[in-house]
Amino acid sequence: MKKSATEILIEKNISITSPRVLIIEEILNNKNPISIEKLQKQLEGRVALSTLYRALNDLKSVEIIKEFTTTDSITVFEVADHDGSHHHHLFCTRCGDIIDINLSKKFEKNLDTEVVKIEKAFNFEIKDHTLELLGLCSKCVD
Amino acid sequence: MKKSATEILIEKNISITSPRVLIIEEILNNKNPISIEKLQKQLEGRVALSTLYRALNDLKSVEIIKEFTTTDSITVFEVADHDGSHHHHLFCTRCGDIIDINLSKKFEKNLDTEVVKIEKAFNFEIKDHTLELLGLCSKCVD
DNA sequence: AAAATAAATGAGAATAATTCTCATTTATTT
DNA sequence: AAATAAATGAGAATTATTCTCATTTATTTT
Repeated sequence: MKKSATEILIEKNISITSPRVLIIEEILNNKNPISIEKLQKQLEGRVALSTLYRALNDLKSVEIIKEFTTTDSITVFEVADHDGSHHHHLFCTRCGDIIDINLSKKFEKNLDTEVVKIEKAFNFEIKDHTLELLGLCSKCVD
Repeated sequence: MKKSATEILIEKNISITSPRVLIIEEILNNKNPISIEKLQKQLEGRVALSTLYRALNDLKSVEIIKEFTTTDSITVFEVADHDGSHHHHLFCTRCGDIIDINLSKKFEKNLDTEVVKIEKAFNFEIKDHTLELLGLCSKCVD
């Protein structure tokens, strides 16, 4: 069911190199988005830092991965969803934890309707959206 | 109706200095979120760069302003909404334009309901949320 | 399968963004 | 108005990211 790093690279038609495979695998291994710092440590000795940055940009530009910035200004990456699906994020503003979440079908439908309104009102062509929920996780709440 | 920079500083109980006033005014002058680069140019000669960064952090920590990062990794600031109100953003992924938007009351209500579900499911205490819509503005669409 | 070509890597230098230091200035308190 | 506390400015220091280029690895051609 789940695609290997190599398969993903073939699909996007970019050449299969060891750093790219390692990086994709490392990101896939993490359930949740991973920071550059963590990636760097995990790949220490196997991928040069310059290559890490370059490869992340390459993978981003063919949309294999997505980059975003957390509320505390940390850059993180995740493997992009394929087929129409997508998900959102829940952030703990104290410990920095990030959790992937899915919204109900019904709510996503509501959201789509709202988006159409906005498109008309602002004469925009909306391609995507992200919803981020910010708060405290169970560990940090008390 | 709208508060002055000085009033805002008094309200948050931090001292009133010329750089802080200038920075808040500059951010208020922009309808939409403003980048550090733009702020820097606009305040050239009036506020030192080190002061700009420091003051932005100060203002952020008392929640006078909010910081976020655009899809193309540019850090921008806006004055925080007061009273319960809040708004969201529409991004043009080609020209980088950012527009403030408000969602319908009805939709925000739906969202709140959805948020409660997520809180329960993940045992999180959710304090805030942001919805970002990404697409092409009328100028960039063709 | 080997040779030729094209693309990607690694190491470190270069640049950009942000924070830090500390003497001086400005704001607040007494 | 004097004393104290806080913030500023200038530039140095640090951190994050990109760039350069000789070498290695992958892909294409024969």
